[in-house]
Amino acid sequence: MQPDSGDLSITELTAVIGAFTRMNIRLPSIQRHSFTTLSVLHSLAHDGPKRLTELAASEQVTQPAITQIVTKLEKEGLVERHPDPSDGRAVLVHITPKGAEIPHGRETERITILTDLATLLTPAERAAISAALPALTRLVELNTERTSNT
Amino acid sequence: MQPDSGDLSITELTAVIGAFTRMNIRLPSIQRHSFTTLSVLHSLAHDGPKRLTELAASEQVTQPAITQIVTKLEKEGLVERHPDPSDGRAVLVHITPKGAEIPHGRETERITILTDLATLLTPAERAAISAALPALTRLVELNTERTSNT
DNA sequence: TAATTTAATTAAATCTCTTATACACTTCTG
DNA sequence: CAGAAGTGTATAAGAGATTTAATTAAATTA
Repeated sequence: MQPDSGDLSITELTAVIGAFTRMNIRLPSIQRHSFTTLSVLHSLAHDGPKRLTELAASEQVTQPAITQIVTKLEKEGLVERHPDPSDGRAVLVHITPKGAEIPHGRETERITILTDLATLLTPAERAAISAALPALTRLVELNTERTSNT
Repeated sequence: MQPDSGDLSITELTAVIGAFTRMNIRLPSIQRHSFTTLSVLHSLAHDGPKRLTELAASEQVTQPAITQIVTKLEKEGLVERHPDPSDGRAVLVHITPKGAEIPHGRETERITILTDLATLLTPAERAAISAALPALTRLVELNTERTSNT
């Protein structure tokens, strides 16, 4: 009943990750954009310009959905379409400074909340989390590889 | 530029939690239900029966949205409406065994993925995550209190 | 008891995303 | 190098989820 890998309780880790998801997902910031739209802005800010098909793949929605999202974001001045010099059919979506403010602002918001919560932990608890961060980061990276290699 | 609480890098922790959210959010399981619907089932399975207004508050959607979700879930036999003995206006939403299978199945799916990923970590990395789990769990609990006390 | 508040529902409108289709450009093949 | 096939994007129509506004019923309060 306890699928464990060595001494690590995967069940417990799954529960924590699930709780983090529910904790993060409904942080609105006066939610003017859908989850997918916010994720597109995050991807562009994090990874740089991308084609529409790349965005569709990484966000796991259909290509027409990305076209619509980008059209809407373009009207709001948050992204720009540029021709891809290496392919006349393709479009490269660039985030604008105004667009980059949105994921940045959301991150700031989350940092504020977590900073407050962290003060309620004991020094030992903070140290334990700190010591686990590199491993957690690698877990996330491994998952990214898993997803893209499918 | 690095908001730290003691020796814990909140910036890094925020990034990890954000990555976990994006990693978790698109796990479909042949997505027959919306994110909110799945979250309602999770809440009912985890916390027990709830009123519609409670669900609306915890899921951060409007009351009519919950009414529709519960109506749909009721038709599928995943939840049941029962009168609240203490208030004739209210309805208590109970999850059925069939309904409880859904969040349970999703958890199993996530456990499988994480189990695979964990085998790719070094024993030291697994030990570090293991040592941090109680602290991470408490962080989640502190956040739950924060949310409900607003 | 009348007025007000609270819980849930219903209806209409909106937003987001999907499928199906079309079009333009690129690459492959003979 | 011409025609066929493939790839990248856009448009249109429609389904699903969620919102606002309005309605009903029960509880609380004055």
